[in-house]
Amino acid sequence: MPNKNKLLLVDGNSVAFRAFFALYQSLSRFKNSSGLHTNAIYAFHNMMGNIMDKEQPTHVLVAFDAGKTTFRHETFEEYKAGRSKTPSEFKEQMPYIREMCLALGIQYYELENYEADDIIGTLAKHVSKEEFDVVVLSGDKDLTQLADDHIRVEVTVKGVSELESYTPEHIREKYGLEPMQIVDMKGLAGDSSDNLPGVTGIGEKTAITLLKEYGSVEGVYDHIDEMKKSKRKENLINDKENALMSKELATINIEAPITITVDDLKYEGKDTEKLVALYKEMDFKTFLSKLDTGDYHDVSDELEEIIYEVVTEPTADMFEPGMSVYLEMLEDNYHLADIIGVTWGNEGKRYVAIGDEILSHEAMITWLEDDTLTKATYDAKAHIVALNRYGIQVKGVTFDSLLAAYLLDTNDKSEDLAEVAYHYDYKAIETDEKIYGKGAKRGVPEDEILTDHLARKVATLNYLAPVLKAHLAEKNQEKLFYDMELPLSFVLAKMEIQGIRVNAQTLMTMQQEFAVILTEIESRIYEMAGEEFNINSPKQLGVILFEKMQLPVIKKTKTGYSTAVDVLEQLKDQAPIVEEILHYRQIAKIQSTYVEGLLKVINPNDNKIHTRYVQTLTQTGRLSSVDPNLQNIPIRLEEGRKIRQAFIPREEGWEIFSSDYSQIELRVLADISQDEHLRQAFIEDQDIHTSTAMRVFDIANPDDVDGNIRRQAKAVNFGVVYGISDYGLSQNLGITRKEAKDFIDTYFEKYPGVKTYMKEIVREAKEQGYVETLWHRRRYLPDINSRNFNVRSFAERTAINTPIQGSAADILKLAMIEIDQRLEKEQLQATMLLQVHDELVFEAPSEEIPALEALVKDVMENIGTFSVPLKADSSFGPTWYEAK
DNA sequence: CATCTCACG
DNA sequence: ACGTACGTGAGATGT
Repeated sequence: MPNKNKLLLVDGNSVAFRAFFALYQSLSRFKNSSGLHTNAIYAFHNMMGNIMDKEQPTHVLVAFDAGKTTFRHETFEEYKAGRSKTPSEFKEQMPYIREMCLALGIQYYELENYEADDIIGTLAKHVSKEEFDVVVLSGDKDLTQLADDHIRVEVTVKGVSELESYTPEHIREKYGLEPMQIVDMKGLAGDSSDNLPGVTGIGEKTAITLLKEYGSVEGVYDHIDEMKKSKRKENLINDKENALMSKELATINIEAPITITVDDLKYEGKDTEKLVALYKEMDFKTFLSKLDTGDYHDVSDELEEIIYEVVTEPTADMFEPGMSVYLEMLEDNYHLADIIGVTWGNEGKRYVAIGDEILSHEAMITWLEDDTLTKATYDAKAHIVALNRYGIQVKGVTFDSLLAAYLLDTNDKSEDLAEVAYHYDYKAIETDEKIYGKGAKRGVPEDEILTDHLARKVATLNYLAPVLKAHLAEKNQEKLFYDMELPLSFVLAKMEIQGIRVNAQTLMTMQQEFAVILTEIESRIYEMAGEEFNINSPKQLGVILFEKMQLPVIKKTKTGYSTAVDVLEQLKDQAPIVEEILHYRQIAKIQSTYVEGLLKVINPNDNKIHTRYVQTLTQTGRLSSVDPNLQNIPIRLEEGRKIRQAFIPREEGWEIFSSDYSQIELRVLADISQDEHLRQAFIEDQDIHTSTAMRVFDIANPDDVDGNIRRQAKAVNFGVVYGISDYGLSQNLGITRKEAKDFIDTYFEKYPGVKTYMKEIVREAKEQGYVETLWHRRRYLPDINSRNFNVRSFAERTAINTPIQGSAADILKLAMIEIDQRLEKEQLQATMLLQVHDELVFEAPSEEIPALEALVKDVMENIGTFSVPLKADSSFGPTWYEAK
C-alpha cells in the first residue's frame, strides 16, 4: 500500500533510564547553570533524534509509567521489589524529559495503574494492520513479545545509537522461540529485574529447551507426568504457582483502558520555540546552533569580548618569556598543512597574525629559536615539524597542554582545545568544528572570526597551563611529563622530520610481480567457484562458500558469515578454493596496503616517508604511527617481509641498524610481580618460553621441550600478559577450554608471584578506579566495578595488562631520549628513524656501526633499575629487511 | 561512515 | 550463564 502510515511507540521510562546510564560517565560534566544534571535529557534527545531520522514515522507516542503501583501489584506485592533505588540525579531529569518530548512535537501519555508497556501493547495491537506499520523503541526486552508481521521492536544495545531489531524472525533465530513464547520463558526462568520468581533452578537456556518441546508454561504442566523423575521435575511441580504468576505478570496487557487514539498521535514537526527555550535552559549549545534559528548568536555573544592585537610587523618587545604560542593548521598532517594563522601572548598581551607571512620576520624567528625565552604550546611536536619547513628551529618549549591533558586522563582524548578547556571548566572558546566547519564545508573563515578564535586559543592556553601543572603535581606525574613525554616529543619531531628513505623502484617491481600473481589466483578462484565475483567482498565470498558450495558455517558476524582466516583455515581441507582465497587475501593485502599504500606517501622531494607519531592516543602509553603507519610493516610471512627491502639508508655506504628489547613485557612482569621463578629465569638468561614449558609441563631437561610444547608455553606467556582467560587461550591454541584452564591453573601454581600480582592489581583498580605504570602513567578503568560480567571482565584484564604494556612503553621512551642525547654528545652521524614498540631503527655510516651498537645496547639495557636484567639484541644491513 | 579483515608489537 | 585474549592503523566494500 502506498504511503502506509508508521507508528512509533517509545517506552519512555526505560529509554530514559538507558540514556542516563549511557552518559553516566559524563554525569558530572552534564550540568546546566542551575545545577540540574542533564546527561539523560541530552542522551534521550539524541536517541529520539536518531530513531525519528531512521524511521521517519507519521505518528509518534512516548508512553511513561504512571506511578509506583499498578494492577500487577495486586497480583504480586513484591513486583519490581528489590530494585536498587533510582538515583536522584536521574529522577530530577524526568520532568524535563517529558517536556523535551513536547518540544520535539511528540505526545506523551501515562495511565494510572498501568505501565508504559501496556499502553504500547494496547496501541500496537489495536491499530489497523492495513494502515500502520508499528515500531516500538525500548530499553529492555520485555516488549519483544509484541513482535509480529507489522510490529518491530527496537531495543537499545549500548550507547545512544546502537539498536537491536526484534522481528519474529530475529526472535526465532536468537531464542528458537515465537514472540508469544517470550512470556512463557519469563514464566519459567523468572526475571530478576522485575523480581519475577519463575521456577527454581531454571534459567533462560533450560526454559528455551522446555518450551521447544512443550510450547508454553501450560504445555509443560500438561505433560509434567511424562517427565522422568528429577530435581528439575520436582522444582517445576513445587513452583507451579510461581511459574503461572510470573507468566501472567510478564504478559503485556493489550486491553488497557487508554483514552487516546492513534489519530491523536500524528507527528507534525518540532515546536521550535519550545525547543529553543528548553535548549537554553539546559545549556545545550550545540543543539541550539544546529537549530539555526538565529538564536545561537545570543549564546555566542555571551562569550566576553577578547582583547588582542593583529600583527603584521612584529617587534622584539612583543615577545616575552613564558608566553603561549599556537599555530593554526586545518589539516592534521602537519608535514604538509598550510599555516593559516599564528598567535602568541600572555595574560597581559595577546597577538594574532593571519597566514604564515609573520614567520619570515626576524623578531618572530629569534624568539622562537631562543632557548631562554620559554614558551608553552598545544602539540609542540606539530609546531616543531611545521616550523622546520620554514627553516625555524623551535627551542625553549617548557610546557605543552595537549601532552599534559593526555597524561592526566587518557580517556579524554579530544584533540580539540575547546573541549579540553571545557573539561577544566574554561568556557570562553568555541570548538574548531564550530569555527571552521567540517567535511566539505571546512575552510578558513573571515579574518575577524579567525583572529578572535586564535586570540581565544592563546588565552585558553594561558589559563590551562597552571591548572594542568597543578593536576600533574597532584597525581605525581611531573617526572613523567617533564622528564619523559615532553623531551620525547622533541625526539619524535626530529625522527618525523628526518623520515626514512624508501626505494620506490623496489616497490614498483613488486607491484608488477604481485599483479601477475593476483590475476592468476583470481582466475583459478573464478573457475573453482564457477562464476566471477569480488573476492575482496566478505559478503559475496560468503555467498559463494556457504551457500553455493555449502561449506559448513563456523562463525557468523553481525551482518553475515565470517570469512576470517581462522575460519578459512578450518575449511581448507574441504575445498581447494579456500587455500587459494587465503593466498589471494595475503597477496592482496600486501599489494594494496603496503606496496601501493607506501608508494602513495613517498615524498618526491626527498624520496622519504615521513610518518607522524601520535603521542596522545593510546590508553597504555604506547605511541601510534599514522600516515602511514610504519609500526605494522610485514615481517611474519616472507612474502610480506620483502616490503622491508624497500626501506634503505639515506646515503650510499650507510646501513640500517635495528635494536629490539628481548621479552620486555615479561621482564617487566617479572619485576613488578617479583615472582621469584620468573625473575630467576631472566637472571639466568634462559629462553623464557622453554623455561615456562619446563615448569608448567614438569619437564626436567630443556632438550625435552619440543617445538609444540614451547609454542603452547609461549601462548600461555602471552596470555599472562594480556590478562589470561581460559577461553582466549583455548582459541589461540585450538584446545578445549578445560585444557586451557588446566594450563592456567598449573601456571599460577608454578608462578605464585604472578598470581598474586594479578589479584592485587585488580583489587587496587577496584579500589582506586585506576592503575599506574612504573612511571605513574595512569589509566582510569570506569568499568572495573560494572555489574555486567563482560564489561567488568574486560576492565579486569585491562588492569592486568596496562601496567605491563605501559611500563614497557615507558622504558623504551626513556631509552629514546637518552640515545638521542648520547648520539649528539658523541657527535655520531647515526640517526634514529623509527620506533616500533620494542624496537628502534637507525641509519648510520658503516664505520659508525660498532660505536652505535655499543651505545644503543648500553642505553637500552641500563635504563632504570630493575630486579631483572633488560636485554637488547641488534642487527644491521643494507635494508630494513636484513636488519632483523 | 560502519563493518570486516588483516598487518604489527 | 555470561562470551573474551592486550594495544594499534588502514584498505575495501557497501549502506
